[in-house]
Amino acid sequence: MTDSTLSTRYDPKQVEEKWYRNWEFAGLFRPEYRRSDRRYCITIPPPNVTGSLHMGHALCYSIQDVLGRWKRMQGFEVLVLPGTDHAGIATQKVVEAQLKAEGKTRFDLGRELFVDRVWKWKDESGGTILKQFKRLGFAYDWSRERFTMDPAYHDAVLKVFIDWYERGLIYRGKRIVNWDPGLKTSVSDIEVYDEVRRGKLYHFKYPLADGSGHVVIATTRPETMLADVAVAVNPKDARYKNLTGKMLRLPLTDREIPLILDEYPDPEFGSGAVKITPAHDPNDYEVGMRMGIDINTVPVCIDENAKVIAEGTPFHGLDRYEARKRIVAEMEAQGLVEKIEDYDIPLKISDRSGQVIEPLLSEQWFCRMKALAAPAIEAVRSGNVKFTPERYTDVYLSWMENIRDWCLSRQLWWGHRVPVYYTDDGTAVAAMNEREAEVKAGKPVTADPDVLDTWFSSALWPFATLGWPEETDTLRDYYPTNVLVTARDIIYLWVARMIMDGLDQMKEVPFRDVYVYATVLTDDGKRMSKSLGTGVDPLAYIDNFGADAMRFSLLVQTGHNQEIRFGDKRIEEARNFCNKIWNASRFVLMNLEGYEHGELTDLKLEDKWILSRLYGCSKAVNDALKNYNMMDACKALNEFFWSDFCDWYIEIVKSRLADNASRVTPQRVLYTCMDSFCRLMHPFMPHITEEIWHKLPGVDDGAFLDYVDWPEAPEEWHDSPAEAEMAIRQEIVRSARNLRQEFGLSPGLVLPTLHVVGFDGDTEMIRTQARFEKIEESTPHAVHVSSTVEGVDIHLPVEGLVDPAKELARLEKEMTKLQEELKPIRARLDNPSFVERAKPEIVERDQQAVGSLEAQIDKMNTRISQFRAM
RNA sequence: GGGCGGUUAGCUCAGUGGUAGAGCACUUCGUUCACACCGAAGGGGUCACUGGUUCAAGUCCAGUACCGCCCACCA
Repeated sequence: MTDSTLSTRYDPKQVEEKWYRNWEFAGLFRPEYRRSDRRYCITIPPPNVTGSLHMGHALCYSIQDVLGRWKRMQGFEVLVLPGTDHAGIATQKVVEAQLKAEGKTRFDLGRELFVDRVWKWKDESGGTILKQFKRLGFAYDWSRERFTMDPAYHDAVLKVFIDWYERGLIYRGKRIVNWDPGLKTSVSDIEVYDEVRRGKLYHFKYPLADGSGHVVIATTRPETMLADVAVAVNPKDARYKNLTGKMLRLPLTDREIPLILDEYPDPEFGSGAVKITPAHDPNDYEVGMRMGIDINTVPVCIDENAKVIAEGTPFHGLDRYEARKRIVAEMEAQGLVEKIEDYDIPLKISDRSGQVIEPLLSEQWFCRMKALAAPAIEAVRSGNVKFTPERYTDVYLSWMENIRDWCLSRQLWWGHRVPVYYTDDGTAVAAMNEREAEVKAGKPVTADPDVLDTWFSSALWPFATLGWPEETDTLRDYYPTNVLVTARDIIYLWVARMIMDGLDQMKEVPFRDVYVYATVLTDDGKRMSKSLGTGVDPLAYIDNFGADAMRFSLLVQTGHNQEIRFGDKRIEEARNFCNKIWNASRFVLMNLEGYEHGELTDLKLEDKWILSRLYGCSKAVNDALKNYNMMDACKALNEFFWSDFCDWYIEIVKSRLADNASRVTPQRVLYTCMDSFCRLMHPFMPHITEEIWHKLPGVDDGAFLDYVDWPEAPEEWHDSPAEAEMAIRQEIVRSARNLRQEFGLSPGLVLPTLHVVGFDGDTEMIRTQARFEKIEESTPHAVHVSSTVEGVDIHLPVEGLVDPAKELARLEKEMTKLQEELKPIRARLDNPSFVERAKPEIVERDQQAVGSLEAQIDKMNTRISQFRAM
């Protein structure tokens, strides 16, 4: 091993490529690599097949990789199953955009050709995100990769739909839906977001039919007035007492509409009178239902293209916004506009297209959720599914307890087609395919044109990926899975539905734990988003800093918090840590010449100490991972390696390593630490640890860290008394270094004598680390400066170096500090109820503290008077 | 309007009742052959505010302010 020729900088590029290739080639990621009865399974959240890697992915999937690798090292048979989601709207949009560039629409191609084209796109360009995952080193079983539109998966989707349909859980109904006029489909409530835009509030006069005056109504959407069926006022609103029941003439039409009473209008708002348009507003729909109007004959004035339907009027066929202008102009011309105000209009925007949602009355498929939700609520209440952090339990429960029916159908072409078929007389049957439907119906059928909401199929992910509805070995072995790692914004959209579907179809929860990780924000706390220009590309960071640094920089910030910030500084820190690991391992390897395995015997204090620290580190990492707290694990690893191992242990044993006679034990301890650290660190930084570990003498080329045991420390390493013994020596060293620095004595210089009084242990480590030729247990006669730590006095002769006035100032500052420290403790002890009621060990601790502080103050007084005398 | 978080060093954050912590940044010193992507030492905090519980509160309770997110509503 001639590592002195190796760069002092860790170069991740070639290391990462090499090991990923080796791992894949060896088949490490497949559970078949090593069978066990103890199984662990994660079916990763399938990213959109159109997606590309962003920081949120990098974090989410790194966490799952850590968990998978950790469990493997603990002897589990691990399956981490990857895959992609067909993402109905997103994918359809990609291909529609391509067509647009060719000057075509999907309607030019027709349904069949269009769907073919999407498949072609998917096969050629889809799923690049999974290739990007490999750059991060994820140990997922690629041989079991699934897609939510795989044929078997498709069957699973239809089976669930048909089951629910036959159980009466799925029904067809005419409802107000969020219509996306750009994509020409309905979208669910959770696929739209709210945005306030500057607009106008129009106050219109609706004349009374008897000519006795008018009622003023306010609207932000004048074009919908063509489908008004009433004007409503609150029964408590005294202004309209005399008008109730009267008819109004609906302007621009030849219709008359009633003035009705309903709780919905808020008397405080505007005139207190609201126009009611059941076909184009969800609240108005509710009012309409209460009025008892027939939903099948309710007037409609806007179509699926967001164009106005009003045959025989000049507005017919106009775009909604154009129609708005013309209608306002016409109302003005007729003197029916009372006023027009500037107004901030709350709008619903389609998450997928950015179009303003048009609430439309339409026929859709719905699923009754109450019955499905009940067991899913119980599963979480009873702790059968546990959320981490716990606070998300309430988020989940409050949504589930107020669950509404789910609009399942989408007017798209890309997706799982609703498996319902109609006969010519309108009878509907649900079936796996057209032939089966014809058999069921006994006559020819036509298929429903709609497809299912993408989340309908995602909800089956934890069992459909494992082979359901076939009773495969995989399904039996791995369901229920162990954990779902996800972002908080899809707790409703996805997590809740998986729990419902799993319980309903499998009679068992889909996973025991749900870990909700933090949102990744930019360095200055902004949301990362391509459209805002605040997105950052993980691949660029991987190129510059390495995958291990990328992973670590995110994981070290990820505990039970709800957001983390990522920026250059963060990944530089992680990169520096990688480099530190690299260089420390170079040092260790250089010092393992002639290394032979053997018992750890003749352990000196520092050896026992570092082994105890190593045990503490492995325990901390394990505990942290059990709690899904990556941050604690990363910090424990960082502290152990950098502070304990590098800054202290390596420095202390350098002298022992220089001598052939004394090097055997420190060599073995170095080896043990390096070997164990590689294991403990491996789930977080898989590449660099594998590289270093394989350089350790005696490591089998064909072995891999994923399948070596998690380090188990022998009992005698646990919380060794060496920890306390080292701690005091470290304090003494620190204090001596402090004195040296105060008096301008170069840290590199070896000084003749350090006087240490009141310490009766071995001082060798103090001598070498504080850089002295010898330690004497006496107070020097010559001029010296002193310090006291943990009851131990240290004196540094400084003949000729010290300016008495300056030293006096320093001592007096120290004195003030000591007295400040003493004050509150003494005050506590003077309080009888403290002495009486506090735990005895606390009182005792305070008493000891007072004793030691007083002793220090005495010494300080002596020193001060000595310097006064000079 | 309802809910969930947050407010601790210049910055980013740990800290589940007992002497306020880490990393970065900063100051000073240092290239002694693992590492300057490094080492050593140091300075720096009324723990948002107000009350309460307690011998003891950053920590528990109540309220206030500000920030973030989620849900609902908004003619």
